[in-house]
Amino acid sequence: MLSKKTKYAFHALTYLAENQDKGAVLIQEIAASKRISHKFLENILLELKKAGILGSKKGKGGGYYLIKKPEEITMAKVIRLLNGPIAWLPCVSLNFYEKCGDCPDEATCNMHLIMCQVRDHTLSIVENKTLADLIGRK
Amino acid sequence: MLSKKTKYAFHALTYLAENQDKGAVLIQEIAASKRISHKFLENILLELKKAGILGSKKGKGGGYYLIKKPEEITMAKVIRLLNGPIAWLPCVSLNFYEKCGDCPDEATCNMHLIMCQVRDHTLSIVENKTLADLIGRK
DNA sequence: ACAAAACCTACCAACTAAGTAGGGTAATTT
DNA sequence: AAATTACCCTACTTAGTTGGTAGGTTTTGT
Repeated sequence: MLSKKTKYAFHALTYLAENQDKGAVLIQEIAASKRISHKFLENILLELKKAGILGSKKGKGGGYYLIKKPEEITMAKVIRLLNGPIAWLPCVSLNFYEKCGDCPDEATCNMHLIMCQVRDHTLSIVENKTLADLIGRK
Repeated sequence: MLSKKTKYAFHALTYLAENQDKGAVLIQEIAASKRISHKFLENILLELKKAGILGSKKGKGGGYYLIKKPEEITMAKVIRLLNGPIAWLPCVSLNFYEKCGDCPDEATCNMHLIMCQVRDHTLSIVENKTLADLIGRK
């Protein structure tokens, strides 16, 4: 299941996408609009900034804003950043790969093969859906 | 990600499927073979029993055994039982549904629609893959 | 009766989630 | 210079989950 952090990130991103014309938007404005704890949202926005999705500006008139087009921000990227691996097993993860101690050989492990299928099916969606699809005007 | 509990369940089930001719198998035998803590495995097998997947017999010569054919035990069933919801959001879950407070209308929520797609793609695999596929002789 | 085995209850340590609270620093505008 | 705002940090809470461990009870075959 997606964590609240991840959900909040999507909420914040959609808000920013829908208000791109405004320029920088205050943390407080997003928090109030989406009813998210200000301090918690602060961390989330910071993570999104460090990941190169958001930009920020300090001082009066400051705030956060998208530095990418909504069509360029995939759901996969946001989920990996805030939620962690998309795959169901570490030995099947593309971005968080870890050798699995359970089977001696990944190439012949049925579980591994099936989990790869699940991963690929999931990725085929979330790698191709973007913020633009979430705000519904692509 | 799948929990260890879930992985252990699959390990135990494949062991039981591969040794169906033996009749009842001791917890200890499975635990030793798959290198799982005896007591932890005990809980898992009990859950599988309560779910109607395994049967058990007490006393000497007792142990656990499959009461369904491997082809009848879907991965989805095992995952839901030990791991929880397969869907990424409660409002998209078939077996653990909960109304989501985030959007006013599920029918028009883009997030909801996309997460439904992810769920359906995932289910199309794990509802159709069974224990028989895991032991690799279907 | 005895031993073997599942069954059941309880507990525990470590970790994570989802915050809350508070403060201080740095950059920017007015 | 003052106000505003993001940035960064520590610490705490509350609740739940994970991955166990310990020990006693019940059933059953011999």
